[in-house]
Amino acid sequence: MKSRQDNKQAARYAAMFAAMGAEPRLRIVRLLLTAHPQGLVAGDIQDELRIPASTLSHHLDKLKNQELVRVRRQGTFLWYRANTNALQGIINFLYAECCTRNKAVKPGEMVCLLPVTRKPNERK
Amino acid sequence: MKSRQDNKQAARYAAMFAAMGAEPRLRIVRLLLTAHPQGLVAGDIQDELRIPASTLSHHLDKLKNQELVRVRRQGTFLWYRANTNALQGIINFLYAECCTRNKAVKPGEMVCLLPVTRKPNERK
DNA sequence: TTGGTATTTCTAATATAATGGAACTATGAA
DNA sequence: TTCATAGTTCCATTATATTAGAAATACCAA
Repeated sequence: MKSRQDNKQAARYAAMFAAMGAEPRLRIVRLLLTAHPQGLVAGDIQDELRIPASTLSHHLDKLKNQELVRVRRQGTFLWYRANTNALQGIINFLYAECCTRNKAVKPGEMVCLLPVTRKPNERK
Repeated sequence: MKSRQDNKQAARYAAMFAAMGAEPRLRIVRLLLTAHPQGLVAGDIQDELRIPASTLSHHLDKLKNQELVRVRRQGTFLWYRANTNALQGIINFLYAECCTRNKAVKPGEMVCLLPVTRKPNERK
């Protein structure tokens, strides 16, 4: 029994995977994670990854559209930062698909710690 | 200090994300997970997802290239199954990127069990 | 063999993505 | 204002992905 929900969810996560599915963008996300939580100014990303400004801007836009990064202006600078909640969401999705939906895979054969970021004032 | 290793890894995972980053393919993976570990015959996937045979075949090929699915022939049927180890690899990659590389997100706030499947007779 | 079913490959059309120079906008400082 | 800097948007080009009908292949049964 496949719900319409599932299909919407598939579309949503497919779009997120697609956003991560390009080398320059995955590099951007990684770079932002190394600078987390402060993030980086667009120009710094450009210098680090050697991408022309307009190309970089397009990539950042795609990541932004999928909410994988967030941006905040400070004066003439735009600070980009990874949205770790979105990344956590992807992990949760994969975990759920692999291990909940499917009855054949029994939990407990391997254990690893999966931290979730939760800001102090965030409510479930 | 960014190593050549990191770049190769980025390329590898970007390709895997790209493979998951198309709605029909993500649906295929999900469907295969619901039928895990037996998997499904190509024709059954076709019937379930209403995709023309040749289109489906291309999608399966892409998933296969990234080792997200495995295939095994039985007579005239081809049985496709999800490669849960590869999916586990993606989870591990994201986990490492989010929580190891980056010093800001501290592990331990949430724990969940993450099983790995390996069938007794499965060939590498 | 012949025939039938399952699936892939061939081929080609169409659609979407990636790239980057040039022009534009936003901001702050002099 | 005017200028300089940061970054985006506009535009066009090229590259890659998606789609699917038709032809080919693989396998098995009769």
